[in-house]
Amino acid sequence: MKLILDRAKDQSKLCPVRDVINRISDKWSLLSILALGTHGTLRFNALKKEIGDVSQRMLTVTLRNLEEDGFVSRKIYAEVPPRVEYQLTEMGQGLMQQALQLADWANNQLPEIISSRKKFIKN
Amino acid sequence: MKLILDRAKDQSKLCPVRDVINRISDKWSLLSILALGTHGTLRFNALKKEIGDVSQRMLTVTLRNLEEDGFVSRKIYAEVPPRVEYQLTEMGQGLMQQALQLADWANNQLPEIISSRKKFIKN
DNA sequence: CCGAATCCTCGAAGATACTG
DNA sequence: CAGTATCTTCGAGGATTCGG
Repeated sequence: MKLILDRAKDQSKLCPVRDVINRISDKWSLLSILALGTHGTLRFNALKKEIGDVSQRMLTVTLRNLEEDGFVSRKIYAEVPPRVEYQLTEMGQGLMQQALQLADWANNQLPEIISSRKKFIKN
Repeated sequence: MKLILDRAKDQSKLCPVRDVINRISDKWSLLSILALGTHGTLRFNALKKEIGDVSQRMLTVTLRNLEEDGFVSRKIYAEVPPRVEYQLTEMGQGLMQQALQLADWANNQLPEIISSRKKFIKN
């Protein structure tokens, strides 16, 4: 645990926790992971449609990041028009499980969080 | 799980998962939580020193957010000079446990993530 | 000692247009 | 269909100053 604190403090060093948190905390990664986890395999535009309001550029960026870290696999079929299929890797499914655990906890705490916010008076 | 996806998609609605992720994914919240979890109780400047390179403003902002959601408690002593002590609430300790679980998983995946990054060739 | 107020920087995210 | 290339926007985070 001290390890985590130290790693996170010196941001020049490698910090797997921070890496993983960064990966799921950007705007579209978690949604992409959940969509792929639900559907198994999705083509680019199907995934885009599933998420809804993501721009083409941001979905591409998001998927490249997830692919680079090994959470998502990308298969290109040499066809015309091109077909590219995305799916979660085994590690990607593990990441989704972690996120779901966190989600479960968060949902359980929701009433207390709401309550705390109401009590809190700004200024 | 569908719930999570739907909640996250419509960003106008309440999404506890996103809330919690946002809370731990900003630059200083997790470090603050870990520092408080380690030391139990810390005064403002002690916490600042513990974290290291956080600005006064950002530590204040971070702590207010954590306090608002009920993860951190803040006790003000009517002294001169003023003394303010921070510590994790019970829910805050729960949040730290969640983060530590995620950290544990992340550390286990580290070799595979590193490996995947090396294989990935940009352009 | 513990902040609040103000101003500024910089990178994530979006809009738009183009391409193999 | 599945991207890339540019340009722009917007807000988190930082520097600095002032106050109880």
